[in-house]
Amino acid sequence: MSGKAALSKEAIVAKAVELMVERGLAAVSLRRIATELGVSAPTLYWYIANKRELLDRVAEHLLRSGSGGVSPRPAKGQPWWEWLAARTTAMFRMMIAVRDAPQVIAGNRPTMDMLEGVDIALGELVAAGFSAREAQEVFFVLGAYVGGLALEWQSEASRESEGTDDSVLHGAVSDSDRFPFLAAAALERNSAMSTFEYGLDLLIRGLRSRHEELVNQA
Amino acid sequence: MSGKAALSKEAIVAKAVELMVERGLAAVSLRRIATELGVSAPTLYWYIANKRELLDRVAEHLLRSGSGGVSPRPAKGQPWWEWLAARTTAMFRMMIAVRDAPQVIAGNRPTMDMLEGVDIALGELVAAGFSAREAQEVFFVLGAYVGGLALEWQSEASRESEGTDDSVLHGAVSDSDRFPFLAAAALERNSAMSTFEYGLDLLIRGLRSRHEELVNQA
DNA sequence: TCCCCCTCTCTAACAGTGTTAGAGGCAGGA
DNA sequence: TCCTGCCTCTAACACTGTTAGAGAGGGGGA
Repeated sequence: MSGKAALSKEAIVAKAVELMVERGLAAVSLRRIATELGVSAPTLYWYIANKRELLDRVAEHLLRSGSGGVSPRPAKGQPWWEWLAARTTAMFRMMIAVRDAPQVIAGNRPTMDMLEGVDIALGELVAAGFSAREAQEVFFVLGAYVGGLALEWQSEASRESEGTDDSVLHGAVSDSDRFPFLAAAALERNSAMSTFEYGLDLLIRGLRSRHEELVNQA
Repeated sequence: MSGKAALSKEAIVAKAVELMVERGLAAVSLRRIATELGVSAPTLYWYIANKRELLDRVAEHLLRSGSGGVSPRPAKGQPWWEWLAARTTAMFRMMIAVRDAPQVIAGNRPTMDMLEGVDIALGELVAAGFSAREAQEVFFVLGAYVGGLALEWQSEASRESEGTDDSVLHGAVSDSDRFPFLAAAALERNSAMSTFEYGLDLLIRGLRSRHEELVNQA
């Protein structure tokens, strides 16, 4: 119970997340985690199998904290598509809030206790009229969209912060003879959030259109 | 003109791509590239600034080869959405064909001569009735979707090939009491391509719906 | 012819990475 | 007392990207 907290897998993951948020994924090294925890690097291997497992746990941690405030079911009277949009938006918010989150989370298989939430969500779409398989694909697609956009937006941001702003786009804008449409588009800079919402709107529209198709068939 | 090809930036990039395709991104190290080229590692620094620049060139190379067979404009009489879908599909095909391509390409700013193609494509959507800004966002969204799905699908594939098949899903399927909907969904395994096409269909539906909205407003 | 400069390649080294082998301290139970 | 586990350590391996600085070799000017 002194100042030195007992070492544990959770403590290690927590420190890794802390380092990632503050200094980026590149700063998350086993040696740094260890020294910050007042321990030598190989000691970590008593708790984790390897770095990959550590990063998996980190991803899990982020996902759990990201979907924290969102209710797994739609509110009373709330249409399924609004609930779905809210869920997806919450995920995206977390993704762009935590530095390098997309890279860590990409391709991370859900853990057993995460599946519970997934299953409930699937059930909602099934209740709305989708097949279980199609519902699963919907979540796959939404997840891919969120992850892809967050990844793209973030690596662009880190590139700017590193000062390596080649910024080919600036050149293109001034060259409005060669690239008239790019020049026109670049006049109005779009934020990550607005782009996200635009794409989400497209997906939801598509989903509702598909849903109507299903209902009419039945 | 002997067997030893003259060293050049292009040769280095080509070797990097070759290594990546055959052995994955992790195998692309400067030392390996150098020794395979019959040269010492620091020599590469005469041609490239650092590894990041090398990977940027690799990404450029992949993008160019990926959009190779696709015409930048729709065929005569081909509706814009079909042309857009074909373009996007070609991109996705390349992404899943080349190992680790998504990670390298993600967040890569387009080069000057790539912009030409982008500008033409934007022009097509503008001709269809979208504003330049909205057209730009459409390409952003499609790119994010393609990249995100490819990334997810690939890291899953590499996880399986490494034998680390924790496969939480298998456990969930058997546990059909706790996770009824997951169990139902997992009965029919969906391929990467079919999931991609499903999501693309959603996006195109959304886009056409949005397009009608625009036309009616005008 | 000599010399210098420029292009290119080298070796040696630095600081860092994930990871393993193996020794040892320190507790609790027999 | 001894033994057996849990936990932590140092040393080391095989890598990584990257920099400093030396030097070979050819072309052009004095």
